[in-house]
Amino acid sequence: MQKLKEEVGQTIASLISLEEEEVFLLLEVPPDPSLGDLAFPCYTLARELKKPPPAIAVELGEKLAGQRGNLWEKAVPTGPYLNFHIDPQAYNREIISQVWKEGEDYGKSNLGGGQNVPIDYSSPNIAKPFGVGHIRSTVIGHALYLIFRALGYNSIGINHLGDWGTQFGKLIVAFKHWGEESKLKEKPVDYLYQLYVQFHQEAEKDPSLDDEARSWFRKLEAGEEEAVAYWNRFRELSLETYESIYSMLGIQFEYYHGESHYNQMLERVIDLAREKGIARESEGALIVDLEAYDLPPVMLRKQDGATLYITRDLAAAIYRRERFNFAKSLYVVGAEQTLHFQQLFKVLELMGYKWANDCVHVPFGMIRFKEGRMSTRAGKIILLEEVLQKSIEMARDIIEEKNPDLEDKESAAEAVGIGAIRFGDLSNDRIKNVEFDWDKVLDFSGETAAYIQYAHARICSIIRKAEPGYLEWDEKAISSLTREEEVTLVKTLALLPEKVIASAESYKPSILARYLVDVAREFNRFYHNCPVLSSEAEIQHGRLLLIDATRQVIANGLGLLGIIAPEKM
RNA sequence: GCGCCUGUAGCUCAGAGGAUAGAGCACCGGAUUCCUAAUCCGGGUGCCGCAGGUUCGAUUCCUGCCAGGCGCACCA
Repeated sequence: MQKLKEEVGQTIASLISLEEEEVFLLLEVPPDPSLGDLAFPCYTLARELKKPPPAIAVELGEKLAGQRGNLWEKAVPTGPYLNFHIDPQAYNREIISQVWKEGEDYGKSNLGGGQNVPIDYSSPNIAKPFGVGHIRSTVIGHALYLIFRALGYNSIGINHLGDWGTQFGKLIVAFKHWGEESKLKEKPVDYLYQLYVQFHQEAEKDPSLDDEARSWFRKLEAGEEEAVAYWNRFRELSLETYESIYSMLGIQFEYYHGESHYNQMLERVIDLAREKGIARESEGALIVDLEAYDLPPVMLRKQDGATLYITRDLAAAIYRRERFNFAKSLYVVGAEQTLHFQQLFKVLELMGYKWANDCVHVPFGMIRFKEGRMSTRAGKIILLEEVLQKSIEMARDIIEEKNPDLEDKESAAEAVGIGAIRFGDLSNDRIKNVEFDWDKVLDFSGETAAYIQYAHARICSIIRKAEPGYLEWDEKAISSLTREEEVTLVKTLALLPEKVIASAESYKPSILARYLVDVAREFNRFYHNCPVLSSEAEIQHGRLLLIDATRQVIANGLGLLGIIAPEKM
């Protein structure tokens, strides 16, 4: 599509007063394919030429009458537009050969030139269970990680564990009051979570528990042995549990740098804020006043001397810059923290860091129950593990029903079950809230991962049955692809590279996810109307090359979303 | 009270200023001597939350209002 645009842009620019660049930006895809494949709207020229747009379109059309380009065969004026129609033969050859040559690299590029892009994602809070709420950061962040990597950036996955803060004081208090060793050993995260919930229940009745918790956190910050020992133990036990979930999801991080990792740097941050004259004492606490920027003040240190979340985030931001010299620094964190990040970036700017502009909060909506929000404290939460298990189970049942002879049902069930959960979180605009509903989570029909995976599996099935050697390049075979379904499929395949770029630029994997549904849909239309194996040799060969390119696009695209494309299901 | 986000078909959502606003689900009907029917084909629905404004042109941008969600110094 890029090549076609460039070619058409050049052609038009040579006829009128606009620069190639300007024309390029005006070009658009007509709403109905029968109108053409690329349109040049003539509105902008109307004023300058003092002629109605349709007249301009006709004029341009006359100048191009009988002409053709490498990829287009005619230019037809329609109303205020000049519509270019591709030359299907040339276009098929161009696109299919590109996919065929680039293979796994189709869709990739080197826009990033190897620059570092640290991505802060997943970042669960230690000692709290991994709920479905956390899956959003994990899945969206990981997709962005893969997408940026594909564009030549050096993505750096950072799991900014919530392993510091007052909640540890609470846990220590709860464990000292009500904890049992044996239960902790058995199911550490579940049990710590129980204690956490219990703490909040008890603290309702007895507010002195909160003071006790704050005091323990202070001891922790002061490095007192007993507090540190508890902390360390809770942290290690929780990490083990998280890692099992990550391995289930196929996710790794370059660094597990939790909040505690920045403890040594906090004094430096505070000193710097003072030196810059932006921090001041207020009611015994140290704050940065942001009133001039219409933002609430930021607290760097509490009355009791303990630091806060944002102090550690400042340190982390500076650390990332100094260590990675990033082109961009991404934070895949819920939209409820938007204000926090506005404050964070503003303080960095006031500290004199120009790179504050390269820090990006990538927000997403929350997962809620119909009745209201999920709450870790109140124990109203659904565990990610449970969701994954149920989803895999559902996939297993469907496989048993649809394809009982499949050899490796388990790996297919995992690919489909986990893919469904991931895709569910990736396919809609991330900013929207999601209502948690088991029926929807476990529904594999319609625009879902299974739909795309099924198309992939069908292609693989056909290819397995084809004679060997039929995937050799053959221009004549490609020339036989003239049916509407074939041409439309090729046009869809051509879009992968720009969809990957659009996903990265907007930090929205949903663009890529939606596109893959389109690819699968176009393939299914083709599949039902164009037999492959039973066609005569040349057409068969051409169609095999076409579906293999389709297979490649689906595999590459799902790969960038962290979803497995099974060969059989 | 102030700020941010969201508002499109019965439901869930696509649509990043342009041609008659599109999918999935749900509902009804059809397709399997043929490469996996987890598929495909057909059937209809919209004051694009409301009111102004900018523009040749607004679902898209701006302002106000309404509704829902989320935030707003000693949590993260």
